[in-house]
Amino acid sequence: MAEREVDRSVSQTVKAQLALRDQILSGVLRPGERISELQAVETTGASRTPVRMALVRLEEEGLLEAIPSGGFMVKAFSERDISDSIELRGTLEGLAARFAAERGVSARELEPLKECLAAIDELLRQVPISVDSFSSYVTLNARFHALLTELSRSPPLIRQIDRASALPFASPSGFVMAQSALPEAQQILIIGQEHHRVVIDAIENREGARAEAVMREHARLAVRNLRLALRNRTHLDLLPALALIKTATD
Amino acid sequence: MAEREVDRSVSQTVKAQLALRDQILSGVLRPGERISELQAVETTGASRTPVRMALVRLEEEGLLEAIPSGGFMVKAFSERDISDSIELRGTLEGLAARFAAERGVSARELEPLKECLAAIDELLRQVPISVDSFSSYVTLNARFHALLTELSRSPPLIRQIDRASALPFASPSGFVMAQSALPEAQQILIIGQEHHRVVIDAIENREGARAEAVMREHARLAVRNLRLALRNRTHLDLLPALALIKTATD
DNA sequence: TCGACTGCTATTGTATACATAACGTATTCA
DNA sequence: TGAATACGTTATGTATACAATAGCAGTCGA
Repeated sequence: MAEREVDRSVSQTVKAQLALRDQILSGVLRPGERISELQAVETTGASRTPVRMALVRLEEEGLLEAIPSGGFMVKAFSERDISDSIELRGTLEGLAARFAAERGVSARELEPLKECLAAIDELLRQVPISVDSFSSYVTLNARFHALLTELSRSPPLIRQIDRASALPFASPSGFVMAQSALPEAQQILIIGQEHHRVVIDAIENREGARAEAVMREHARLAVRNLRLALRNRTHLDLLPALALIKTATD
Repeated sequence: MAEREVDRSVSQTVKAQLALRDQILSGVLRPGERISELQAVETTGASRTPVRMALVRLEEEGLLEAIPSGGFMVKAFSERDISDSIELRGTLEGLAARFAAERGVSARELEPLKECLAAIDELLRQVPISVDSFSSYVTLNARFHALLTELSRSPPLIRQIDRASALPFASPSGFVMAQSALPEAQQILIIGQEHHRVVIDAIENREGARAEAVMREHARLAVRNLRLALRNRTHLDLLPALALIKTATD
Protein backbone atom coordinates (compact mmCIF):
# COMPACT_ATOMS: atom_id res chain seq x y z
CA MET A 1 0.00 0.00 0.00
CA ALA A 2 1.18 3.53 -0.70
CA GLU A 3 2.47 5.60 2.15
CA ARG A 4 -0.17 7.63 3.90
CA GLU A 5 0.39 11.31 3.22
CA VAL A 6 -1.08 13.13 6.19
CA ASP A 7 -2.25 16.71 5.71
CA ARG A 8 -2.38 18.24 9.14
CA SER A 9 -3.86 21.56 8.07
CA VAL A 10 -7.44 20.26 8.27
CA SER A 11 -8.86 17.37 10.21
CA GLN A 12 -9.05 14.06 8.44
CA THR A 13 -12.78 13.95 9.07
CA VAL A 14 -13.35 17.25 7.29
CA LYS A 15 -11.02 16.29 4.49
CA ALA A 16 -12.87 13.02 3.95
CA GLN A 17 -16.24 14.76 4.08
CA LEU A 18 -15.23 17.31 1.47
CA ALA A 19 -13.70 14.69 -0.78
CA LEU A 20 -16.73 12.42 -0.60
CA ARG A 21 -19.18 15.26 -1.14
CA ASP A 22 -17.21 16.28 -4.17
CA GLN A 23 -17.33 12.75 -5.54
CA ILE A 24 -21.09 12.66 -5.06
CA LEU A 25 -21.82 16.07 -6.54
CA SER A 26 -19.46 15.59 -9.46
CA GLY A 27 -21.19 12.35 -10.34
CA VAL A 28 -18.21 10.07 -9.76
CA LEU A 29 -20.49 8.19 -7.39
CA ARG A 30 -23.83 7.57 -9.05
CA PRO A 31 -27.20 7.94 -7.27
CA GLY A 32 -28.22 4.64 -5.72
CA GLU A 33 -24.67 3.40 -5.69
CA ARG A 34 -23.38 1.86 -2.51
CA ILE A 35 -20.40 3.60 -0.95
CA SER A 36 -17.71 1.20 0.14
CA GLU A 37 -15.83 2.33 3.21
CA LEU A 38 -12.68 0.68 2.00
CA GLN A 39 -12.90 2.41 -1.34
CA ALA A 40 -13.58 5.74 0.38
CA VAL A 41 -10.52 5.18 2.55
CA GLU A 42 -8.42 4.75 -0.57
CA THR A 43 -9.81 7.75 -2.48
CA THR A 44 -9.81 10.17 0.46
CA GLY A 45 -6.54 9.18 2.11
CA ALA A 46 -8.09 9.18 5.57
CA SER A 47 -8.49 6.06 7.66
CA ARG A 48 -11.75 4.31 8.44
CA THR A 49 -12.67 6.20 11.59
CA PRO A 50 -12.77 9.69 10.05
CA VAL A 51 -14.31 8.25 6.89
CA ARG A 52 -17.14 6.81 8.93
CA MET A 53 -17.65 10.11 10.71
CA ALA A 54 -17.81 11.83 7.34
CA LEU A 55 -20.35 9.28 6.09
CA VAL A 56 -22.57 9.87 9.11
CA ARG A 57 -22.39 13.63 8.55
CA LEU A 58 -23.19 13.29 4.86
CA GLU A 59 -26.15 11.12 5.72
CA GLU A 60 -27.45 13.79 8.08
CA GLU A 61 -26.80 16.33 5.36
CA GLY A 62 -29.11 14.37 3.09
CA LEU A 63 -26.64 13.32 0.43
CA LEU A 64 -26.41 9.73 1.63
CA GLU A 65 -28.91 7.19 2.78
CA ALA A 66 -28.28 4.44 5.32
CA ILE A 67 -28.76 0.90 4.01
CA PRO A 68 -30.66 -1.20 6.57
CA SER A 69 -28.24 -4.10 6.32
CA GLY A 70 -25.35 -1.68 6.87
CA GLY A 71 -23.39 0.92 5.01
CA PHE A 72 -24.51 3.89 2.95
CA MET A 73 -25.63 4.63 -0.57
CA VAL A 74 -25.82 7.84 -2.58
CA LYS A 75 -29.30 9.25 -2.30
CA ALA A 76 -31.33 9.57 -5.47
CA PHE A 77 -33.78 12.42 -5.94
CA SER A 78 -36.82 12.70 -8.14
CA GLU A 79 -37.58 15.89 -9.98
CA ARG A 80 -40.36 16.56 -7.51
CA ASP A 81 -37.99 16.07 -4.57
CA ILE A 82 -35.88 18.80 -6.05
CA SER A 83 -38.67 21.29 -6.65
CA ASP A 84 -40.08 20.56 -3.20
CA SER A 85 -36.69 21.27 -1.68
CA ILE A 86 -36.55 24.61 -3.39
CA GLU A 87 -40.05 25.54 -2.30
CA LEU A 88 -39.18 24.38 1.19
CA ARG A 89 -36.21 26.68 1.29
CA GLY A 90 -38.30 29.53 -0.04
CA THR A 91 -40.79 28.97 2.74
CA LEU A 92 -38.08 29.08 5.37
CA GLU A 93 -36.51 32.17 3.84
CA GLY A 94 -39.96 33.71 3.82
CA LEU A 95 -40.21 33.12 7.55
CA ALA A 96 -36.74 34.62 7.99
CA ALA A 97 -37.80 37.72 6.07
CA ARG A 98 -40.95 37.95 8.18
CA PHE A 99 -38.97 37.68 11.40
CA ALA A 100 -36.58 40.37 10.18
CA ALA A 101 -39.45 42.69 9.31
CA GLU A 102 -41.43 42.08 12.48
CA ARG A 103 -38.48 42.28 14.82
CA GLY A 104 -37.02 45.34 13.20
CA VAL A 105 -33.67 45.82 11.55
CA SER A 106 -31.44 48.86 11.90
CA ALA A 107 -30.28 50.81 8.87
CA ARG A 108 -26.75 49.71 9.64
CA GLU A 109 -27.70 46.04 9.48
CA LEU A 110 -29.45 46.58 6.18
CA GLU A 111 -26.41 48.25 4.66
CA PRO A 112 -24.61 45.10 3.45
CA LEU A 113 -27.82 43.88 1.83
CA LYS A 114 -28.18 47.12 -0.07
CA GLU A 115 -24.56 47.00 -1.19
CA CYS A 116 -25.17 43.51 -2.47
CA LEU A 117 -28.27 44.68 -4.28
CA ALA A 118 -26.41 47.57 -5.91
CA ALA A 119 -23.57 45.28 -7.00
CA ILE A 120 -26.03 42.94 -8.66
CA ASP A 121 -27.76 45.88 -10.35
CA GLU A 122 -24.40 46.86 -11.77
CA LEU A 123 -23.85 43.39 -13.19
CA LEU A 124 -27.30 43.16 -14.71
CA ARG A 125 -26.76 46.37 -16.63
CA GLN A 126 -24.71 44.37 -19.13
CA VAL A 127 -26.73 42.87 -21.98
CA PRO A 128 -25.97 40.10 -22.52
CA ILE A 129 -24.26 39.32 -19.27
CA SER A 130 -20.70 37.97 -19.57
CA VAL A 131 -19.66 34.62 -18.19
CA ASP A 132 -17.47 36.27 -15.56
CA SER A 133 -20.24 38.57 -14.47
CA PHE A 134 -22.59 35.64 -14.25
CA SER A 135 -20.25 33.87 -11.90
CA SER A 136 -20.02 37.06 -9.81
CA TYR A 137 -23.79 37.11 -9.82
CA VAL A 138 -23.92 33.60 -8.38
CA THR A 139 -21.61 34.63 -5.55
CA LEU A 140 -23.45 37.88 -4.81
CA ASN A 141 -26.82 36.18 -4.89
CA ALA A 142 -25.66 33.55 -2.42
CA ARG A 143 -24.34 36.34 -0.22
CA PHE A 144 -27.63 38.21 -0.41
CA HIS A 145 -29.59 35.15 0.67
CA ALA A 146 -27.15 34.41 3.50
CA LEU A 147 -27.35 37.98 4.79
CA LEU A 148 -31.12 37.95 4.61
CA THR A 149 -31.24 34.72 6.58
CA GLU A 150 -29.01 36.27 9.24
CA LEU A 151 -31.39 39.20 9.62
CA SER A 152 -33.97 36.90 11.16
CA ARG A 153 -31.68 36.71 14.21
CA SER A 154 -33.14 33.28 14.87
CA PRO A 155 -30.43 30.64 15.30
CA PRO A 156 -32.87 27.70 14.96
CA LEU A 157 -34.22 29.11 11.72
CA ILE A 158 -30.79 29.95 10.33
CA ARG A 159 -29.67 26.45 11.13
CA GLN A 160 -32.65 24.92 9.38
CA ILE A 161 -32.15 27.07 6.29
CA ASP A 162 -28.53 26.03 6.15
CA ARG A 163 -29.55 22.41 6.19
CA ALA A 164 -32.18 22.99 3.55
CA SER A 165 -29.46 24.55 1.40
CA ALA A 166 -27.10 21.62 1.81
CA LEU A 167 -28.57 19.96 -1.25
CA PRO A 168 -26.82 21.64 -4.15
CA PHE A 169 -29.91 22.18 -6.24
CA ALA A 170 -31.67 23.81 -3.29
CA SER A 171 -28.87 26.27 -2.63
CA PRO A 172 -29.17 29.78 -4.03
CA SER A 173 -26.18 29.20 -6.28
CA GLY A 174 -27.56 25.90 -7.44
CA PHE A 175 -30.83 27.08 -8.76
CA VAL A 176 -29.40 30.21 -10.27
CA MET A 177 -27.04 28.05 -12.25
CA ALA A 178 -29.88 25.84 -13.30
CA GLN A 179 -31.86 28.81 -14.51
CA SER A 180 -28.93 30.03 -16.55
CA ALA A 181 -29.54 27.15 -18.90
CA LEU A 182 -32.67 28.90 -20.12
CA PRO A 183 -32.68 31.27 -23.09
CA GLU A 184 -34.58 33.88 -21.09
CA ALA A 185 -31.99 33.65 -18.29
CA GLN A 186 -31.26 37.35 -18.15
CA GLN A 187 -34.91 38.27 -17.85
CA ILE A 188 -35.24 35.78 -15.00
CA LEU A 189 -32.30 37.28 -13.15
CA ILE A 190 -33.89 40.72 -13.48
CA ILE A 191 -37.16 39.50 -12.00
CA GLY A 192 -35.25 37.83 -9.18
CA GLN A 193 -33.44 41.07 -8.48
CA GLU A 194 -36.81 42.81 -8.29
CA HIS A 195 -37.81 40.34 -5.58
CA HIS A 196 -34.64 41.19 -3.71
CA ARG A 197 -35.50 44.85 -3.91
CA VAL A 198 -39.04 44.29 -2.66
CA VAL A 199 -38.01 42.17 0.30
CA ILE A 200 -35.59 44.82 1.52
CA ASP A 201 -38.27 47.46 1.13
CA ALA A 202 -40.77 45.35 3.04
CA ILE A 203 -38.31 44.72 5.85
CA GLU A 204 -37.50 48.42 6.09
CA ASN A 205 -41.19 49.23 6.36
CA ARG A 206 -41.75 46.37 8.79
CA GLU A 207 -44.28 44.68 6.54
CA GLY A 208 -43.79 41.06 7.62
CA ALA A 209 -46.47 39.54 5.43
CA ARG A 210 -45.20 41.25 2.30
CA ALA A 211 -41.59 40.29 3.02
CA GLU A 212 -42.61 36.68 3.47
CA ALA A 213 -44.79 36.59 0.39
CA VAL A 214 -42.12 37.89 -1.94
CA MET A 215 -39.55 35.35 -0.80
CA ARG A 216 -42.02 32.55 -1.41
CA GLU A 217 -42.78 33.91 -4.82
CA HIS A 218 -39.04 34.09 -5.42
CA ALA A 219 -38.78 30.36 -4.75
CA ARG A 220 -41.84 29.49 -6.82
CA LEU A 221 -40.26 31.30 -9.73
CA ALA A 222 -37.13 29.25 -9.23
CA VAL A 223 -39.17 26.06 -9.22
CA ARG A 224 -40.90 26.94 -12.48
CA ASN A 225 -37.63 27.80 -14.12
CA LEU A 226 -35.87 24.71 -12.89
CA ARG A 227 -38.65 22.64 -14.43
CA LEU A 228 -38.14 24.40 -17.73
CA ALA A 229 -34.39 24.03 -17.50
CA LEU A 230 -34.72 20.30 -16.91
CA ARG A 231 -36.90 20.04 -20.03
CA ASN A 232 -34.53 21.64 -22.49
CA ARG A 233 -31.24 20.49 -21.11
CA THR A 234 -29.01 22.85 -22.93
CA HIS A 235 -26.26 23.49 -20.42
CA LEU A 236 -26.16 20.21 -18.63
CA ASP A 237 -22.89 20.99 -16.92
CA LEU A 238 -24.50 23.94 -15.16
CA LEU A 239 -27.19 21.84 -13.53
CA PRO A 240 -25.92 20.64 -10.16
CA ALA A 241 -29.17 18.80 -9.72
CA LEU A 242 -28.46 16.36 -12.48
CA ALA A 243 -25.81 14.38 -10.63
CA LEU A 244 -28.42 13.46 -8.05
CA ILE A 245 -31.53 12.82 -10.10
CA LYS A 246 -32.94 9.34 -10.13
CA THR A 247 -31.95 7.57 -13.29
CA ALA A 248 -34.05 4.55 -12.46
CA THR A 249 -37.40 4.05 -14.19
CA ASP A 250 -39.04 3.90 -10.75
CA MET B 1 -13.24 -1.87 35.28
CA ALA B 2 -16.59 -3.61 35.17
CA GLU B 3 -17.13 -6.24 32.57
CA ARG B 4 -18.63 -4.94 29.38
CA GLU B 5 -22.14 -6.22 29.07
CA VAL B 6 -22.89 -6.34 25.36
CA ASP B 7 -26.49 -6.11 24.29
CA ARG B 8 -26.62 -7.44 20.77
CA SER B 9 -30.28 -6.65 20.14
CA VAL B 10 -29.51 -3.08 19.05
CA SER B 11 -26.35 -1.58 17.69
CA GLN B 12 -23.99 0.01 20.16
CA THR B 13 -24.26 3.27 18.25
CA VAL B 14 -28.01 3.43 18.66
CA LYS B 15 -27.78 2.38 22.28
CA ALA B 16 -25.27 5.14 22.99
CA GLN B 17 -27.35 7.69 21.13
CA LEU B 18 -30.48 6.85 23.09
CA ALA B 19 -28.66 6.82 26.40
CA LEU B 20 -26.99 10.16 25.78
CA ARG B 21 -30.16 11.78 24.53
CA ASP B 22 -31.90 10.58 27.64
CA GLN B 23 -29.19 12.06 29.83
CA ILE B 24 -29.51 15.39 28.05
CA LEU B 25 -33.30 15.58 28.10
CA SER B 26 -33.56 14.39 31.68
CA GLY B 27 -31.19 17.12 32.75
CA VAL B 28 -28.40 14.84 33.99
CA LEU B 29 -26.17 16.74 31.60
CA ARG B 30 -26.71 20.47 32.01
CA PRO B 31 -26.92 22.92 29.11
CA GLY B 32 -23.50 24.33 28.31
CA GLU B 33 -21.79 21.39 29.95
CA ARG B 34 -19.03 19.69 28.04
CA ILE B 35 -19.59 16.02 27.28
CA SER B 36 -16.57 13.90 28.00
CA GLU B 37 -16.20 10.97 25.67
CA LEU B 38 -14.64 8.89 28.38
CA GLN B 39 -17.49 9.60 30.75
CA ALA B 40 -20.00 8.83 28.01
CA VAL B 41 -18.23 5.53 27.39
CA GLU B 42 -18.68 4.63 31.05
CA THR B 43 -22.33 5.65 31.32
CA THR B 44 -23.48 4.13 28.04
CA GLY B 45 -21.47 0.93 28.07
CA ALA B 46 -20.43 1.31 24.45
CA SER B 47 -16.87 1.91 23.38
CA ARG B 48 -15.48 5.14 22.00
CA THR B 49 -16.19 4.57 18.33
CA PRO B 50 -19.98 4.16 18.64
CA VAL B 51 -20.06 6.89 21.27
CA ARG B 52 -18.41 9.28 18.86
CA MET B 53 -20.87 8.31 16.12
CA ALA B 54 -23.70 8.98 18.53
CA LEU B 55 -22.23 12.37 19.44
CA VAL B 56 -22.02 13.37 15.79
CA ARG B 57 -25.63 12.34 15.26
CA LEU B 58 -26.80 14.24 18.33
CA GLU B 59 -24.95 17.29 17.10
CA GLU B 60 -26.74 17.05 13.77
CA GLU B 61 -29.97 16.58 15.70
CA GLY B 62 -29.35 19.89 17.39
CA LEU B 63 -28.97 18.70 20.96
CA LEU B 64 -25.19 19.12 21.02
CA GLU B 65 -22.83 21.75 19.79
CA ALA B 66 -19.29 21.15 18.59
CA ILE B 67 -16.59 22.93 20.56
CA PRO B 68 -14.01 24.50 18.21
CA SER B 69 -11.10 23.13 20.15
CA GLY B 70 -12.64 19.67 20.06
CA GLY B 71 -15.40 17.71 21.71
CA PHE B 72 -19.05 18.55 22.24
CA MET B 73 -21.19 20.42 24.71
CA VAL B 74 -24.90 20.31 25.50
CA LYS B 75 -26.64 23.04 23.56
CA ALA B 76 -28.41 25.74 25.53
CA PHE B 77 -31.57 27.36 24.22
CA SER B 78 -33.10 30.71 24.96
CA GLU B 79 -36.83 31.09 25.38
CA ARG B 80 -36.94 32.74 21.98
CA ASP B 81 -35.05 29.83 20.40
CA ILE B 82 -37.79 27.59 21.68
CA SER B 83 -40.70 29.66 20.45
CA ASP B 84 -38.97 30.14 17.11
CA SER B 85 -38.54 26.39 16.80
CA ILE B 86 -42.23 25.86 17.38
CA GLU B 87 -43.20 28.50 14.86
CA LEU B 88 -40.72 26.99 12.44
CA ARG B 89 -42.32 23.62 12.77
CA GLY B 90 -45.75 25.14 12.33
CA THR B 91 -44.60 26.77 9.12
CA LEU B 92 -43.30 23.46 7.79
CA GLU B 93 -46.48 21.66 8.79
CA GLY B 94 -48.41 24.41 7.08
CA LEU B 95 -46.52 23.71 3.89
CA ALA B 96 -47.23 20.00 4.33
CA ALA B 97 -50.93 20.68 4.71
CA ARG B 98 -50.85 22.90 1.63
CA PHE B 99 -49.11 20.21 -0.40
CA ALA B 100 -51.66 17.65 0.75
CA ALA B 101 -54.54 19.91 -0.21
CA GLU B 102 -53.11 20.97 -3.57
CA ARG B 103 -51.97 17.53 -4.61
CA GLY B 104 -55.14 15.82 -3.54
CA VAL B 105 -55.71 13.11 -0.98
CA SER B 106 -58.03 10.16 -1.36
CA ALA B 107 -60.76 9.45 1.16
CA ARG B 108 -58.94 6.27 2.09
CA GLU B 109 -55.78 8.19 2.99
CA LEU B 110 -57.76 10.62 5.10
CA GLU B 111 -59.41 7.83 7.05
CA PRO B 112 -56.69 7.37 9.72
CA LEU B 113 -56.65 11.12 10.33
CA LYS B 114 -60.39 11.15 10.91
CA GLU B 115 -60.16 8.20 13.26
CA CYS B 116 -57.53 10.07 15.20
CA LEU B 117 -59.73 13.12 15.31
CA ALA B 118 -62.70 11.12 16.57
CA ALA B 119 -60.60 9.46 19.25
CA ILE B 120 -59.42 12.83 20.51
CA ASP B 121 -63.01 14.12 20.49
CA GLU B 122 -63.93 11.20 22.69
CA LEU B 123 -61.18 12.06 25.18
CA LEU B 124 -62.07 15.73 25.31
CA ARG B 125 -65.64 14.94 26.24
CA GLN B 126 -64.42 14.33 29.78
CA VAL B 127 -64.41 17.41 31.98
CA PRO B 128 -61.95 17.64 33.55
CA ILE B 129 -59.77 15.30 31.57
CA SER B 130 -58.11 12.49 33.54
CA VAL B 131 -54.37 12.03 33.70
CA ASP B 132 -54.60 8.79 31.72
CA SER B 133 -56.70 10.42 29.05
CA PHE B 134 -54.30 13.27 28.86
CA SER B 135 -51.43 10.92 28.17
CA SER B 136 -53.56 9.23 25.48
CA TYR B 137 -54.17 12.68 24.07
CA VAL B 138 -50.44 13.33 23.80
CA THR B 139 -49.98 10.10 21.84
CA LEU B 140 -52.95 10.68 19.56
CA ASN B 141 -51.94 14.25 18.89
CA ALA B 142 -48.43 13.18 17.91
CA ARG B 143 -49.98 10.57 15.64
CA PHE B 144 -52.24 13.14 14.03
CA HIS B 145 -49.35 15.43 13.27
CA ALA B 146 -47.24 12.58 11.89
CA LEU B 147 -50.08 11.42 9.63
CA LEU B 148 -50.69 14.93 8.40
CA THR B 149 -47.01 15.33 7.57
CA GLU B 150 -47.11 12.09 5.60
CA LEU B 151 -50.01 13.36 3.52
CA SER B 152 -47.72 15.89 1.88
CA ARG B 153 -46.07 12.96 0.10
CA SER B 154 -42.90 15.01 -0.02
CA PRO B 155 -39.91 13.12 1.38
CA PRO B 156 -37.72 16.23 1.65
CA LEU B 157 -40.41 18.07 3.58
CA ILE B 158 -41.16 15.09 5.82
CA ARG B 159 -37.48 14.77 6.56
CA GLN B 160 -37.19 18.42 7.45
CA ILE B 161 -40.22 18.31 9.73
CA ASP B 162 -38.77 15.30 11.50
CA ARG B 163 -35.59 17.22 12.15
CA ALA B 164 -37.52 20.24 13.34
CA SER B 165 -39.32 17.95 15.78
CA ALA B 166 -36.13 16.47 17.16
CA LEU B 167 -35.97 19.15 19.80
CA PRO B 168 -38.33 17.95 22.50
CA PHE B 169 -40.04 21.26 23.05
CA ALA B 170 -40.71 21.57 19.33
CA SER B 171 -42.33 18.15 19.02
CA PRO B 172 -46.11 17.88 19.12
CA SER B 173 -45.95 15.96 22.39
CA GLY B 174 -43.58 18.47 23.86
CA PHE B 175 -45.65 21.51 23.49
CA VAL B 176 -48.86 19.82 24.41
CA MET B 177 -47.24 18.80 27.67
CA ALA B 178 -46.05 22.33 28.22
CA GLN B 179 -49.52 23.69 27.67
CA SER B 180 -50.96 21.27 30.18
CA ALA B 181 -49.29 23.28 32.89
CA LEU B 182 -51.79 26.06 32.30
CA PRO B 183 -55.07 26.33 34.19
CA GLU B 184 -57.00 26.79 30.96
CA ALA B 185 -55.37 23.64 29.52
CA GLN B 186 -58.60 21.91 28.57
CA GLN B 187 -59.87 24.94 26.70
CA ILE B 188 -56.57 25.07 24.80
CA LEU B 189 -56.83 21.43 23.82
CA ILE B 190 -60.33 22.04 22.51
CA ILE B 191 -59.16 24.96 20.36
CA GLY B 192 -56.30 22.82 19.07
CA GLN B 193 -58.73 20.08 18.16
CA GLU B 194 -60.75 22.64 16.24
CA HIS B 195 -57.65 23.43 14.22
CA HIS B 196 -57.24 19.75 13.48
CA ARG B 197 -60.81 19.59 12.25
CA VAL B 198 -60.37 22.62 10.01
CA VAL B 199 -57.17 21.38 8.42
CA ILE B 200 -58.80 18.09 7.45
CA ASP B 201 -61.76 19.93 6.02
CA ALA B 202 -59.49 22.24 4.04
CA ILE B 203 -57.50 19.32 2.66
CA GLU B 204 -60.68 17.52 1.67
CA ASN B 205 -61.86 20.60 -0.18
CA ARG B 206 -58.43 21.18 -1.68
CA GLU B 207 -58.10 24.61 -0.13
CA GLY B 208 -54.33 24.82 0.16
CA ALA B 209 -54.13 28.33 1.54
CA ARG B 210 -56.67 27.62 4.27
CA ALA B 211 -54.98 24.36 5.24
CA GLU B 212 -51.66 26.13 5.54
CA ALA B 213 -53.05 29.08 7.48
CA VAL B 214 -54.70 26.96 10.13
CA MET B 215 -51.55 24.96 10.82
CA ARG B 216 -49.58 28.14 11.26
CA GLU B 217 -52.22 29.48 13.60
CA HIS B 218 -52.04 26.18 15.45
CA ALA B 219 -48.34 26.76 16.07
CA ARG B 220 -48.78 30.39 17.02
CA LEU B 221 -51.28 29.32 19.64
CA ALA B 222 -48.73 26.86 20.96
CA VAL B 223 -46.10 29.58 21.14
CA ARG B 224 -48.39 31.87 23.10
CA ASN B 225 -49.29 29.14 25.53
CA LEU B 226 -45.73 27.99 25.98
CA ARG B 227 -44.82 31.54 26.93
CA LEU B 228 -47.59 31.58 29.50
CA ALA B 229 -46.59 28.18 30.81
CA LEU B 230 -43.01 29.31 31.25
CA ARG B 231 -44.26 32.29 33.25
CA ASN B 232 -46.29 30.43 35.83
CA ARG B 233 -44.23 27.31 36.16
CA THR B 234 -46.76 25.15 37.85
CA HIS B 235 -45.97 21.73 36.49
CA LEU B 236 -42.27 22.00 35.92
CA ASP B 237 -41.87 18.29 35.41
CA LEU B 238 -44.19 18.46 32.40
CA LEU B 239 -42.07 20.99 30.57
CA PRO B 240 -39.54 19.18 28.42
CA ALA B 241 -38.14 22.53 27.38
CA LEU B 242 -36.80 23.31 30.80
CA ALA B 243 -33.91 20.89 30.71
CA LEU B 244 -32.50 22.75 27.75
CA ILE B 245 -33.13 26.38 28.61
CA LYS B 246 -30.15 28.61 29.16
CA THR B 247 -29.55 29.10 32.85
CA ALA B 248 -26.74 31.57 32.25
CA THR B 249 -27.36 35.28 32.65
CA ASP B 250 -26.21 35.62 29.04
C1' DT C 1 3.77 40.25 42.96
C1' DC C 2 2.71 39.53 38.35
C1' DG C 3 3.63 37.57 34.05
C1' DA C 4 5.53 34.38 30.98
C1' DC C 5 7.42 30.08 29.69
C1' DT C 6 7.91 25.20 30.08
C1' DG C 7 6.48 20.74 31.11
C1' DC C 8 2.90 17.58 32.35
C1' DT C 9 -1.63 15.65 32.13
C1' DA C 10 -5.91 14.78 30.30
C1' DT C 11 -8.82 14.41 26.36
C1' DT C 12 -9.69 14.31 21.69
C1' DG C 13 -8.33 12.77 16.86
C1' DT C 14 -6.64 8.94 14.16
C1' DA C 15 -5.32 4.37 12.89
C1' DT C 16 -5.81 -0.38 12.98
C1' DA C 17 -6.89 -4.92 14.70
C1' DC C 18 -10.59 -7.97 15.71
C1' DA C 19 -15.49 -9.75 15.57
C1' DT C 20 -19.54 -10.50 13.32
C1' DA C 21 -22.91 -10.54 9.94
C1' DA C 22 -24.33 -10.72 5.15
C1' DC C 23 -23.89 -12.05 0.57
C1' DG C 24 -22.37 -14.91 -3.11
C1' DT C 25 -20.96 -19.26 -4.90
C1' DA C 26 -20.46 -23.95 -5.22
C1' DT C 27 -21.88 -28.45 -4.28
C1' DT C 28 -25.09 -31.89 -3.26
C1' DC C 29 -29.48 -33.95 -3.03
C1' DA C 30 -34.08 -34.49 -4.62
C1' DT D 1 -32.11 -29.44 -13.62
C1' DG D 2 -33.38 -26.73 -9.87
C1' DA D 3 -33.32 -25.56 -5.24
C1' DA D 4 -31.37 -25.43 -0.78
C1' DT D 5 -27.69 -25.46 2.35
C1' DA D 6 -23.13 -24.75 3.78
C1' DC D 7 -18.91 -22.58 3.48
C1' DG D 8 -15.95 -18.89 2.36
C1' DT D 9 -15.06 -14.22 1.46
C1' DT D 10 -15.85 -9.48 2.01
C1' DA D 11 -17.55 -5.54 4.32
C1' DT D 12 -19.33 -3.33 8.21
C1' DG D 13 -19.58 -2.78 13.41
C1' DT D 14 -16.80 -2.46 17.51
C1' DA D 15 -12.89 -2.06 20.48
C1' DT D 16 -8.59 -0.39 21.64
C1' DA D 17 -3.96 1.32 21.00
C1' DC D 18 -1.33 5.26 19.63
C1' DA D 19 -0.52 10.21 18.49
C1' DA D 20 -1.10 14.93 19.04
C1' DT D 21 -2.96 18.95 20.93
C1' DA D 22 -4.93 21.97 24.25
C1' DG D 23 -5.33 23.39 28.84
C1' DC D 24 -3.44 23.90 33.34
C1' DA D 25 -0.20 24.39 36.83
C1' DG D 26 4.11 25.35 38.71
C1' DT D 27 8.29 27.67 38.71
C1' DC D 28 11.49 31.10 37.49
C1' DG D 29 12.63 35.67 36.33
C1' DA D 30 11.82 40.54 36.14
